[in-house]
Amino acid sequence: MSKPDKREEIVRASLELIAEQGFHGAPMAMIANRAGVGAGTIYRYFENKDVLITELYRELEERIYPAIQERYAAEKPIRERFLHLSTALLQYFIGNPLDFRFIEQFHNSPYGVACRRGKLLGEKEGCDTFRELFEDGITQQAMKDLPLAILFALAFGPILAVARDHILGFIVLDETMISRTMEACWDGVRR
Amino acid sequence: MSKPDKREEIVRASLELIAEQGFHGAPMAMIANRAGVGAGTIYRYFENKDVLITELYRELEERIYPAIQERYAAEKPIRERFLHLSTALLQYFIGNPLDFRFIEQFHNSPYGVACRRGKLLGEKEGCDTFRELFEDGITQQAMKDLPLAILFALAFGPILAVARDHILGFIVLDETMISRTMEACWDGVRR
DNA sequence: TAAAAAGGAATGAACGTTCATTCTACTAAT
DNA sequence: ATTAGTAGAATGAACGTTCATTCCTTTTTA
Repeated sequence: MSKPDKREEIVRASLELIAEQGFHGAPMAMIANRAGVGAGTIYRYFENKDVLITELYRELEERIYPAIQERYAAEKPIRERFLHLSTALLQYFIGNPLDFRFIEQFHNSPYGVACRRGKLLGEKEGCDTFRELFEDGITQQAMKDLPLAILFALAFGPILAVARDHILGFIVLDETMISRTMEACWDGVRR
Repeated sequence: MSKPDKREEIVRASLELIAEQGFHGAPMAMIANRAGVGAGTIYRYFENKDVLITELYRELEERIYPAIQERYAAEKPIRERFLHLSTALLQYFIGNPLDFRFIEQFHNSPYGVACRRGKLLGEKEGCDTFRELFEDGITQQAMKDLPLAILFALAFGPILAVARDHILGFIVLDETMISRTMEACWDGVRR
């Protein structure tokens, strides 16, 4: 097993365990065990558990942004751009349930608040595409003239909720149901 | 201090600590300390920590349901009923931030999944008012003909998100902003 | 004064982290 | 080509801490 392999195994094992069992159900010993490495080895790659978790979150973000921006056309009408981005995001979550579960856990933890703070008040690249879309939407009078945070809530709130329900098996979202749900989200934000 | 007082103090202290610091930041010793009782005393009222937490959640539910149903008129039009209920819910959360923070923590924990499962698939009274409203809304063709879980997501998703943003201080929701936000939610679910 | 309630030190399990040791792969010397 | 030496990666038992829970003593109540 080559050097970067171990790091990768540790990250993968952490994602699996935390997504499936929550932070409580993922002690370092268990992560080490599932990764097939010694407990001490983790500390050769990550200073401590916090750093491991924060790093994992960062890596997930970097997988998501390109995924939703694929085939995104910034010159199309607001409505199409919104439906493209939000549908792509929901589909990413459905296609990568471990990523979704981990991100949810992360957001609802002490780590998450600092992160939210940065996202809403600060610079933080990545969500920029959504922010630009909403700012354009307001300027072009295609969307309701509400504070950005509220538009985010109207769009992301339902997306996260249906993704959770689907992944936990409470509902089944097929292609057309996804599309109808995202149309409903658009009704929420559109003027 | 009379007998039921101690129990009440324990529940209050648990709510405060868990809402402010999360489950991690609320060890039994600290709860006992803030409640002004001995650590062992808690176990005279609650079998263990799980029972304490579950019981606390149950009590919060019982405070919320009456609060949102006050002055609710089941014979009014769907739109008015929806705006009444959702506005009342958001206002309850804003007025009782500790309750809100605790409920959020609870939902995003092992406890929460079982609870969700019961809410969506099962009988469980309490959310009945919302369920009836949505079923009426679909029948009367005032709301989109989507699965109940998705209508719930479209309505509650944004409510929870804006409540969180307000309580964490990212936005300020005054009377009119609340009203405009709930109108936007209605646009999401209405036909 | 007997019984119930309250208190808080004691207990043991679980956890994150450390560190002395072992293993591995590569280089230098013969 | 073989051996000896070395650096750093990997290991996992051991440590100290934290926490829920228990248990025995003290206080209050009836």
